[in-house]
Amino acid sequence: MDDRKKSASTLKDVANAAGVSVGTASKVLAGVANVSEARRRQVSEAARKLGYRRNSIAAELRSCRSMSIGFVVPDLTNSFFIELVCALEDHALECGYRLILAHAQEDPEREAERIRFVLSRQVAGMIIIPCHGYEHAISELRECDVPLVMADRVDSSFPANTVTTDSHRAAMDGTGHLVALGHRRITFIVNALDLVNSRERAQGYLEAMRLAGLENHARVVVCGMSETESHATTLGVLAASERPTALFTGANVATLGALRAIRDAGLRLPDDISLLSFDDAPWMSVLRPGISSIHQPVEAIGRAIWNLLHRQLQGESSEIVHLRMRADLRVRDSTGAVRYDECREATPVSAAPPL
Amino acid sequence: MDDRKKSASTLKDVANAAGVSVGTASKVLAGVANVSEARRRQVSEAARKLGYRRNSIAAELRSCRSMSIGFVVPDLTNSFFIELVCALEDHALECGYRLILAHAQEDPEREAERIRFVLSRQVAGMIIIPCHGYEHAISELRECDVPLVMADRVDSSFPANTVTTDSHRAAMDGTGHLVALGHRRITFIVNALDLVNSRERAQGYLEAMRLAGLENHARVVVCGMSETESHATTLGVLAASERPTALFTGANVATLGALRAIRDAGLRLPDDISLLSFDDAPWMSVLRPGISSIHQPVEAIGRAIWNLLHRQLQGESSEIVHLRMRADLRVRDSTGAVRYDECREATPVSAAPPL
DNA sequence: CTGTTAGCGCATTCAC
DNA sequence: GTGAATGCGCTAACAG
Repeated sequence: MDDRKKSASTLKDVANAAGVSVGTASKVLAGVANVSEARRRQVSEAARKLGYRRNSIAAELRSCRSMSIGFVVPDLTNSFFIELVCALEDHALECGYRLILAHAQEDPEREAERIRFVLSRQVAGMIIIPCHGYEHAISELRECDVPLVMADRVDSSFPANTVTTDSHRAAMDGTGHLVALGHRRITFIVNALDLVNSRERAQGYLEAMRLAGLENHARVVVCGMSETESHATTLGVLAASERPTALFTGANVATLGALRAIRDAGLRLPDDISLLSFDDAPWMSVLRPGISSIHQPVEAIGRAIWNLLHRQLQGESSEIVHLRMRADLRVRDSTGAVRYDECREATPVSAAPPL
Repeated sequence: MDDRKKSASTLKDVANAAGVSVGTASKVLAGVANVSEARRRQVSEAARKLGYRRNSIAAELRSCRSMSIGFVVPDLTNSFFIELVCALEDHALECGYRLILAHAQEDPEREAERIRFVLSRQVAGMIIIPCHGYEHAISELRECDVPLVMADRVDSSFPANTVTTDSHRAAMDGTGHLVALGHRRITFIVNALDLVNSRERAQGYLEAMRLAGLENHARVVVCGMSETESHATTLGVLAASERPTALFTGANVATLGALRAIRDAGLRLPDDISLLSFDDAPWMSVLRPGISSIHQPVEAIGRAIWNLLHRQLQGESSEIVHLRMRADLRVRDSTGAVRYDECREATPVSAAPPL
């Protein structure tokens, strides 16, 4: 039962109306040469009059070539990903490609479904930022040889091109900043440790703490993927007997939850507690106190992803590359020197490990 | 030159491997009845082994039916739209549809291109939140009878289903709140007046000012679509001789810019100046002071949009409906009572117009 | 230059 | 139940 849309004129309609063959009509509508100016005009005119719109589904099917790129994003709520979307859209557009956005909402099952969906639309290439482990994603991609770039939440052991931020180093930098401010009891609040980059961040934090001789004060708290959870978790952290003098949140959602908790606990930034956020966002620099944060080089990451993908799209080099970008620390007002009394309290006489 | 992907097994391959006809294979893969259990198993097994993935481009072309909905969004930076995306995605998924997101980035030209793109992908329906005037959008949709719902930046004169927030009323409520706090010099900062809803917001503000007898103090300032512009504009407003005691920003970007300006001007919220934001965002309630805002009922709007669209998808009723939702005021800390000295200064003896 | 033709991968009759 | 056959709308040879 072919119950398709009423009409929606087709190429044949246009050809008929213009008194030419479909082949000719196809050519002029595709902008290919080898058509006389007269016929060109006839066809364009007919197309305009009929309100012709190319059925690119059919065109792609026939030509076995698609100009769309699937982009699977884990969380549109995170401004880092949004900025990446914008950057990639621009690059893709410049090369004549279109982005097909697929939102996984931090849900591995949905992510698998999204990947399947995008793939079934015969995209020319894929960009994936996986949620949780990337096993789901990878298993969805089995024996599929579309050009692929994975980003952000992957590591160099991944068997495809990857672009990531050096989270380990960034977390060390961030921790170092807090330590330099005199903080000892620094708690790292992370959404989930099965996110590769979150894990790296936590490890970077731990290493920096160790290097500062503060392993006894190191504390990593896992708070889940939602703001509600991270809020509750942070509230717990703040209520503990030896409250930390600084919080280092491992990602955007955690920052939101932590800030709300700090507010609810009646604490002031940075006087009562310092906060450093991994992941920057526009609003962080707009209020007072501004939130100190670690800013990932979105532009560079986007460009790198696109370059890697484009190279494959062009059929050049299939050598696997792992790019690692450097994030920078943006010190604002939410991180301050520890207060003397806190400091005392925070440095048990017993614990003073070497280095 | 058919240079398509190496292989990517097709239905025919599966049928061959299973020793059945494509017709049969198609049926079992589509889950249609009338296939013996034995063959069903053979086919599924073959498909699994070959890593078969349906080419939905081909399927849609053949069946003249698509299960995707195009959603054209003006600005992914705005959390209101993001939340709408999430809500709509859920609703669509529930009904077996998939959303194809198209980002217009507040650029009418790009919007037109996005609409064309989505349409050429033969979507079953469209949801559009236009940028600037909706003429671009509408002209792109000419003689196209896909089910359509327009939202947010449209008015009831639009010849299609619409779902909007009662911006006029919401702006009146917001202005009323500020007036009740004793403010007189309230400036409304709006991105652009060619956005239908922004215009309504400005008008609501103006009417409320008039009703309060404050038309002499009413001032609408247009600040452009970027944070940079709104920042600069607000800085100008704050530097003026008779600085307003309250700012009412007409949308998210404007709020961001205004906040940065307030910060740069060294003013404190709400002591030195009050700020009310049209459009809520998660971060607004997380810091101190929390930003008072007007919150649109995203969930309800999303549901309404989907219902309207789904009704058309089902072929029911083609009667045009205009739904209008009510926003609510979320008073937080950024709006406070005007200080006495400011108040005096703000009420010229001469001006006390009737009602 | 232009028209004719043969499919792209699949869903769907329609005989058997 | 099952298989063969027929296009969906379009592009890309190919022959004229």
